[in-house]
Amino acid sequence: MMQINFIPLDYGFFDWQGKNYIRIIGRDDKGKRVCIIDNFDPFLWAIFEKGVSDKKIKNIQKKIEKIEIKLPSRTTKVIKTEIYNKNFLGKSVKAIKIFITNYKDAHSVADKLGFKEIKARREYDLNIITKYITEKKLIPLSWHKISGEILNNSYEFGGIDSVLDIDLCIKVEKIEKNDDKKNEKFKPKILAFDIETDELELGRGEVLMISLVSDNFKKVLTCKKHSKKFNYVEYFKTEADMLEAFMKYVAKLSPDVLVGYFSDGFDVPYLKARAEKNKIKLALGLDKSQPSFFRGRIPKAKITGIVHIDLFRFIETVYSQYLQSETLGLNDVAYELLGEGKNKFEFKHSSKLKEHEWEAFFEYNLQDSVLAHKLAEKLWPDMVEFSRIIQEPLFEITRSSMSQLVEYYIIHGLSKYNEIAEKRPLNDKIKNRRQMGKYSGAFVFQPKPGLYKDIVMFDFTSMYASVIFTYNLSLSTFLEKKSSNALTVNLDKEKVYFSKKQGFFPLMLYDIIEKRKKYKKEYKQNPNPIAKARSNAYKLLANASYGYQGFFGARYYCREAAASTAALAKKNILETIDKVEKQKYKIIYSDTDSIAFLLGKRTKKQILDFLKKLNSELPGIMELELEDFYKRGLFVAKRTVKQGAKKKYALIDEKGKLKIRGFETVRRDWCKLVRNLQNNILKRILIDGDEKKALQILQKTIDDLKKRKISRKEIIIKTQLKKPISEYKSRTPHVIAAEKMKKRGTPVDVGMLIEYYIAETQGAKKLVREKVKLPDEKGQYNINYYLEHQILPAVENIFEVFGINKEDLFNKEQKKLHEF
DNA sequence: GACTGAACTATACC
DNA sequence: ACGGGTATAGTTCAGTC
Repeated sequence: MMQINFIPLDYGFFDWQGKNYIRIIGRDDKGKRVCIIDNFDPFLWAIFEKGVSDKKIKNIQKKIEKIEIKLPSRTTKVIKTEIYNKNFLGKSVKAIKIFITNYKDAHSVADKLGFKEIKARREYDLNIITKYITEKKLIPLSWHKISGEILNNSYEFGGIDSVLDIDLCIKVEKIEKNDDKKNEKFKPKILAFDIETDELELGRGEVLMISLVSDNFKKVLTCKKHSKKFNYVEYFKTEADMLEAFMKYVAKLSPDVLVGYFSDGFDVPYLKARAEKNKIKLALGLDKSQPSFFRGRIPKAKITGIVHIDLFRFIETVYSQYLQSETLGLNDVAYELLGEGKNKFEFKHSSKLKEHEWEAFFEYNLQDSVLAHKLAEKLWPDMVEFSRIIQEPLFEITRSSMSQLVEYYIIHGLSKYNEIAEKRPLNDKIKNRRQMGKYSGAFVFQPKPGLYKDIVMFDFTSMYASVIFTYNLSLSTFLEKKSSNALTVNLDKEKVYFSKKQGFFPLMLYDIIEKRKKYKKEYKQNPNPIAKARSNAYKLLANASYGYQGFFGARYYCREAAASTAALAKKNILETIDKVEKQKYKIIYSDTDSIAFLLGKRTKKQILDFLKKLNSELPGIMELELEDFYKRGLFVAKRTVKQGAKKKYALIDEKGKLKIRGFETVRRDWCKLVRNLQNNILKRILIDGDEKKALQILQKTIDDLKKRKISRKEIIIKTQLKKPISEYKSRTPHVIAAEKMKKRGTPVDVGMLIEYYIAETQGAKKLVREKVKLPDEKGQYNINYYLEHQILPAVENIFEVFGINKEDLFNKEQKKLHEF
């Protein structure tokens, strides 16, 4: 027997003699790589109808215990069964826990439970690792004390310990939390990698080079050119040799995590395809296994024993909403998060590269890994906190959608409520749910165009989450019929009812909100990455929970709860607006959970007192907070009709910081020229309230445009291709540009940002698409188009606020313009 | 062929 | 298919005269 301190990183399972075992790889506190093997009897539940007699239950139990699934390769048997009083969707039920030898056949076992006394079968559709963690509480990335027997070249489990490249292998006897090490940081060995190829299609061309970056380690492996200039470049005669060296380095460096950027979608599958071509195995796993791929929108590439993280996927779901970069490509994201981008390099087919270009190529390849490595270190606290809070392995956390993250959080929290998990909806159910129309959502106040001074902004903290808890809105509290003491919610066309008996989902949200508050406060008192990551993780979970209940793919989908959440949030904000107005404040704007009004002659102290009073009158845990005071704010009219535009405004706070929403400035599908111009105009107007200076800026740009002084870069329009070209019903400019690209042989993929500009053309071309040219296509920009369709729409409504109309801006002589 | 409203499309806000 | 609804706005498309 032996005891170690252990931190779990990678979870997997295997079969041995027809039975499932769980294999977890992690580190001990001395940095040794450890594998622990745990016995686990997976199970599913059968829930009995109400009022089934004990005798009948015993009878069924006996029949269930005899169930066998016979397959050519294995026979799955019921190990044992146990009867429990459980909860299912908030109601107490009698249920039978059915332990089976092989979880792969859980579905088949469930199919054999067609007794009329059994009303539901559950938890056969969870993955075995999720189940294991909920049962044994071996929380990812948390320290545990593991006791057990050391396996040393034993034949147990088919000699797994000798196959794995590890320092120690333990057969688990006991798992305990290790609270002494609760706050001890774990520094992982991170290895970043990136490949370069001639072709983008998987496996079509050779891998030209592979870069590897870790702490104090930099390498570029290549099978193409010797480099005298860089000592980090290592040359191999063949692609196969290079791939072998890559595996050798990964094994030697022994990383806990291997990170790439879009490596699920490109690098790993490409490497595997090339290995196959070369008739070698891409043996990256600690057991020399090849990466395995799991189905999904983008396949998930798993490497045994090493956590492969595709940073792009984690950033896409968890970080993108906080980023303002135009794309989620490595360059843009790295610039924003690290202040450093990719190297510039002009791609050519490798056969056409000159000596010095190869050198630039090596550097380019290395830099990608450098960035991936830095990003991984920066995002590590976030990944860890998500993994700990949601209790799923890093591999899953970094690849899950928001709804999956919420769902995992729920599932791992169910044991506290003695709940059996609801099943995943089947295809026909999903279809039905998707066919349901939309329900009414948030309230948005129609602003009056104008430049306002001294603005107060209040907003509700985690509004929807606090509504869900306050009113107890969830699937398990939803009532089909009205009952005494139920809450009635008026929706668009119907009334729906919710029980007042506390539901587990709203309670979980209460916990999330409280923890979010706690860690936010902790971060304010002592700013550190961990508190920030924690607070952020809880904030995200709180925000996503409302969408989760309205999401057709959710286990705990409840349209009525989602619609009621929106309706009650709306009711509360309208009532609050009413109270603000009753105090003679002038409301200027409101969107979903925020209210903006004029300070007027009141003091800040009065505002804060008023806020306190409002809070004392709010129901449940709903809470209004001061978002900020703003010095000035600009609201404009819509282009079509003469009324204020919603979701479009610019504010400046007392420190001079701008908050611009909805304007073309923040839209990536407008050209840089217009975005910068509008931004400068807004800045001038907000900083000193002077529209005349702003007008001069505009005039200068118009002059430059007319004199053709504007660079090509400035007038490029970028629009995302959201589906395959053939699926477009409307042939819009960006579709035409995409077609042009395809014609010339540039790869065009769904999701790409298509770049083009509008050029002067011969003859009377009416449609915009007839003037589309690609960025490097010869031509002159179309002055009239950029004037009428880009600059004018972006500035017209701003100047209109000051009584300067379109004619004043464009049609009058320049002299007149200077008079303003 | 010019005009007009609807449809399609992309993107933002919260 | 992989959170929800609300909102603006440009361009094309299809119908009218």
